[in-house]
Amino acid sequence: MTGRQDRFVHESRCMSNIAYFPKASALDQRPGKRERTKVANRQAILDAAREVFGELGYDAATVRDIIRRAGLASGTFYNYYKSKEEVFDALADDGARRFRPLLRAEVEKAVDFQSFLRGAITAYFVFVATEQENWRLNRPAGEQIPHARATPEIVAVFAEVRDGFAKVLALEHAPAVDLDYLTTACIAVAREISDKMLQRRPVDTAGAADFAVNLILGGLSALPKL
Amino acid sequence: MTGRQDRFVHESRCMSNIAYFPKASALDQRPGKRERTKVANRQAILDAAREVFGELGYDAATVRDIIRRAGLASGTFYNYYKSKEEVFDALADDGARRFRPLLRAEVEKAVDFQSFLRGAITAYFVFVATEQENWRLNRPAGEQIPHARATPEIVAVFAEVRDGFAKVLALEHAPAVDLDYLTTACIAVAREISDKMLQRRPVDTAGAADFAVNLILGGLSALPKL
DNA sequence: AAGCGATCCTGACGCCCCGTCACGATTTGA
DNA sequence: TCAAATCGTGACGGGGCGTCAGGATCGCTT
Repeated sequence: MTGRQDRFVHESRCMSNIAYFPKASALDQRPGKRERTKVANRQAILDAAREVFGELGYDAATVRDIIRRAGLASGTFYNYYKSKEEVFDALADDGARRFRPLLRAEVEKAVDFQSFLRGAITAYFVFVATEQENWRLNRPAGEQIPHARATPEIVAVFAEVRDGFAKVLALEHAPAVDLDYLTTACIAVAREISDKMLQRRPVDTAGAADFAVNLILGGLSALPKL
Repeated sequence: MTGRQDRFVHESRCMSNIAYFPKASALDQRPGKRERTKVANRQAILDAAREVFGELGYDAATVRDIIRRAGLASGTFYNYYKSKEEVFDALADDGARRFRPLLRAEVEKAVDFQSFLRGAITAYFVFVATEQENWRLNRPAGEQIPHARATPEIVAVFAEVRDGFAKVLALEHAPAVDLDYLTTACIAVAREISDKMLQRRPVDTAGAADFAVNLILGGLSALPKL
């Protein structure tokens, strides 16, 4: 069989726009079918990729595993992404996009370094723990998940953290420090500690956050005592 | 052409064992030719892999690129390693193996947390900078180099760091802290800061080490002022 | 409504890389 | 010197990759 069979997935978008276009039927299709299938397909591929990466592991997964799971033909994949790597990046980008508002909120309400750091780290740890739960990533023991590349949203998160630091340090009239190193170090600590945190049972976001925050704030001597 | 052509590489091992076996000729071949070609081939593949990874980048490199560069037939590769990934691991393992004595020296001469941390971090940063220089890894801008897996030597390094911390903390009668988190965080900081350090010109190992050490020792307030 | 151009989904195809294996050259030990 | 063990060799089958011509569907114009 060939040609288009309308096997695109779901139609999950909000119904709220019915209100804005009262003349349209209940199955209103505002942006035109073409546009909608495009969005749906792109999303279907992303969802399929999440599942496949979770089940097979990143390395073992093939483009065809993903596209088959999405219920599309192999050629269609390349209308949306150039490679498995690009899908992975899109997934990471998506995560960063969803995390960014939380981070931005922390930046905005930040009044000093300590509160900002604690807020941001806690937000991140909770976010990561939730993500992990939602689509349970059962990495097959020792599975190599590539380091997230510098996608636009990830770069934006990095910049947001940096800006947050700049803001609170200015508020406190703190002496200038190497902001780049500081941002790098804090993100490194957050990433690795959150990784370890997820491997422990039960997952203790508060404890991990305490550790990370205190280390960065006061160094070794400020660490939580056991 | 088929069969063995004795195209194995060099013959670099030390001449010192001539002394131990006076009856042998100058071109003494102690452990038997078979054993020697085996060692030479394994090393040739490793060296070729370093070059190829450096030139093509890890992702683009193929097993055949490596084995061709080593001057061997494709099938021979699989007598030594199972895959490109395994070669990479061997390379990482080799790095860890060469770094470990330096680290152990720091552990042994350590008398307090501060001196140990400073010694270990400095040793690591210098080591990394030297490696980078020697076989210049010109990662093609944004090239993804996979995170090193937990090879035996890498695990050993991790353990060594942990032991070092345990030792100096005990010497100082310091209150117990979460050693696992502490080790993880310190290694994370060292890794990421050293990465950033290598991207800056000129490469300033001392400055980077100062930053990392002070952050971990005293937190934000102890950071070097600019 | 009917036709037409644009869009894009489809699956087959050729390419390249992978890992294996039968073969034979070489080494080892007897 | 010879037989057995070792292991380098390159051809081969398998499979994933990315492309592309063909055709179905959409959206717009008349």
